[in-house]
Amino acid sequence: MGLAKTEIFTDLQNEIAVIAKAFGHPARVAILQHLFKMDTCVCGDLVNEIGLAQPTISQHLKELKLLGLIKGNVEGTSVCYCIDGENWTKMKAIIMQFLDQDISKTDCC
Amino acid sequence: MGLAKTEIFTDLQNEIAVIAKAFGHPARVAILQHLFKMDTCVCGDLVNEIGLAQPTISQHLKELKLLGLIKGNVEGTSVCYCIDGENWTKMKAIIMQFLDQDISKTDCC
DNA sequence: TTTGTTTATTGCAATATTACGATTAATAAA
DNA sequence: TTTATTAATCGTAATATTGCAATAAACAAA
Repeated sequence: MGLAKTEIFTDLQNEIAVIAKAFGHPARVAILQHLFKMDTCVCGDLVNEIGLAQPTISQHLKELKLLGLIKGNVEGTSVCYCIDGENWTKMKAIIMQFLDQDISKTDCC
Repeated sequence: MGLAKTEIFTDLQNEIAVIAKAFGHPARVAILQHLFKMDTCVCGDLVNEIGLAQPTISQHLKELKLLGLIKGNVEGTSVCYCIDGENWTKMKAIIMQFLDQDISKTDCC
């Protein structure tokens, strides 16, 4: 039905999924990479860097902000975005822990 | 339009997004966790463990298999799934590298 | 105030995803 | 062969996502 049955999963499972979903679109990956690469905070030139229309970028930024991965700061008419270091570290840890499970056992298939 | 403009992004950006998308649903997270937890390969009891219908689980398994994260082995009437260790390690590395960018700079927002 | 610049929001179309009932396919067992 | 068991596939409904044109909102500068 296009709607995930979140209630049958653990909080952690849902949390991992929500975070992963944020990384699940190349535009958002590109935005995050760009915010990392730049020393200074980039603002709306993301629209120029990435080849998507301004409303589309704005929408992706909104999602990332809502999740807490980035922060936005109004500076005059433009908005300066950057990684939210604290939250990034937290979410990184959650994903890393999930990815870092042991596969010591020899493949059984 | 519901369709990502993959052609304007780098291969790596698209790759990260595709892998992350696989983790972007709690059912697939649960399946992977279960396959890791079990010493032996679990098969269709994933349907019982997770509270989703058999066709739904089968569909999620298909996605994970298509991406290469898991392997399936027919054993009589049932199918035995397990993590594809080699691919898992590869994809883990890709995601880890993406997550592990430095946020040494003080927040600018 | 008017004008320009930048970003957010709205509304909508196209496509994707999720979920499952019904069915099929494949194999094992009787 | 018939029957049971298990998993895949098909078809479909409901919802989500992506993208953008048009517009609005917010602010700076003239």
